[in-house]
Amino acid sequence: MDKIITRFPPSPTGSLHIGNIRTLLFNYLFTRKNGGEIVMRFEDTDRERSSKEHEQIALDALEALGLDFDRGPFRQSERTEKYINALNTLIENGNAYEAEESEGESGEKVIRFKNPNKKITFNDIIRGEITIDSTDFGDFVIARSKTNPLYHLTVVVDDLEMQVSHVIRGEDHITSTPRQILLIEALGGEIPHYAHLPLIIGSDKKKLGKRHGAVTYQEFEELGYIPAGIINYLALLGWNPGDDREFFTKDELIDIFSLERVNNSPAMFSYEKLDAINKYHIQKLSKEKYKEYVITFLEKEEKGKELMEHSAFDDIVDLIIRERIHKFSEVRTLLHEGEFNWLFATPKPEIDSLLYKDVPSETINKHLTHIISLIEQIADWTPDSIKEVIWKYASENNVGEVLAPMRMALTAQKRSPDPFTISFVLGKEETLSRLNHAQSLL
RNA sequence: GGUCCCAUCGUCUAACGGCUAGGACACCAGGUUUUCAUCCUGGAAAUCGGGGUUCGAUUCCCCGUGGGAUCACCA
Repeated sequence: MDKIITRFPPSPTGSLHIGNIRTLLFNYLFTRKNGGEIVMRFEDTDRERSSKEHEQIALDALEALGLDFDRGPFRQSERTEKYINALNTLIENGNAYEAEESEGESGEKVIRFKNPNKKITFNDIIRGEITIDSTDFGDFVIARSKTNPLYHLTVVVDDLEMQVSHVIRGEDHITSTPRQILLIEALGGEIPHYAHLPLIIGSDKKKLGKRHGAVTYQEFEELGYIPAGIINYLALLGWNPGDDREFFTKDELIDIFSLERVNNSPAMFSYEKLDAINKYHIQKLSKEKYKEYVITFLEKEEKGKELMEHSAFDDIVDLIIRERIHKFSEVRTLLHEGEFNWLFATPKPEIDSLLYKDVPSETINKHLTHIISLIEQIADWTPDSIKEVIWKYASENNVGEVLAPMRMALTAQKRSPDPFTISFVLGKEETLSRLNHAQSLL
């Protein structure tokens, strides 16, 4: 057992959960770091709840996240013969027997494993030695009938046949590990290495689930978190590099990951921290890629389309959106909260709002007049040159007294981006028109 | 309840048995170019309790307490 082989074994009974993804990620990092092989397999022995749709959703998520595997995907529902063979072997050797009548399959009998009732000890890579007395769970059921195997049997048969060397999974599997070890022993197989990861919990300290908000990959995707951000954040839940670094790409993680640095207490999921890490990664996106993401979140609504079609859209993205959001769904929030209202409609500022503190309106009027003449002279229409010219004038007088009325004249909004960016986006003509209008009110 | 796992700021976490227990997120205050945002600086904030072992415990051991997982013909 020198080659490292791990497995991705989701059961396609729902969308890929963030906890599953973290487990998959740790399997992935460990395997890629050590030059091993990853086997993908769907554990769909529960035919009632499994579906092909869920399989595809899981595969799509893995692909989006860049978590590739080397073999598979296999489907347990297509491997029944192997399980039946194992079942027969167990029965022949006296390790299993037919017991009471099956609930699910009338006329059939369930198969129980003959428990030797002994203490099982295994060495967990993360937690050390764990001992559990198998007497606790008696002769457990391993198949609904001679032809319908259950989870513990299928896992063991597959792991053995696929030569899985490391079973890396959630802490919730610790207590079922002894059953699987018993089955492996009865089948004459080699016991793999085990590593049980700490659980991801919600704010109520319970295993993360639907009641905690977004938990599936698709939900995170819809919120505008990107793969690089999700992977970076998830890697930090239960693992750390041993120093103060916090931002990593997937490749960097592969380089420094080790199961030895996985810790053993549960980690609470924090959307705030995810936001911070995601922000870092979306900032690193190229202009083009960033714009693509913004567009996918904008194009679903009327106002969003209008924004997209604006001639200065590229600059709006770079200058206004980029520094303000943590995840792309927030562009819609900006839109709904009126961040761009000044762009869609000519503002109608109240006279009072144009005034600044108790500065007399004559002074404000003088400033606006001067700003107008300065702007008329600007040949090179860029945010920087607008800023340079206006800022010079403002700082020679009173910064607030010049800039605040200018911003109100252009937007009539209490909150907005700075007046230089706004002027630039609006264009020289529109800027002058709005300034003239405001000036005429005073 | 039985069994098993776990225990450092609110949260994620660091600290060969040895500096004033470090960093990040969030929070608060101040500053930068008016508002929002960004950015910068600073601040508050933790070793669950009790016993041991030791010259010295966050760290090792025991007990307690607390939290969690699991006890299916689900996976």
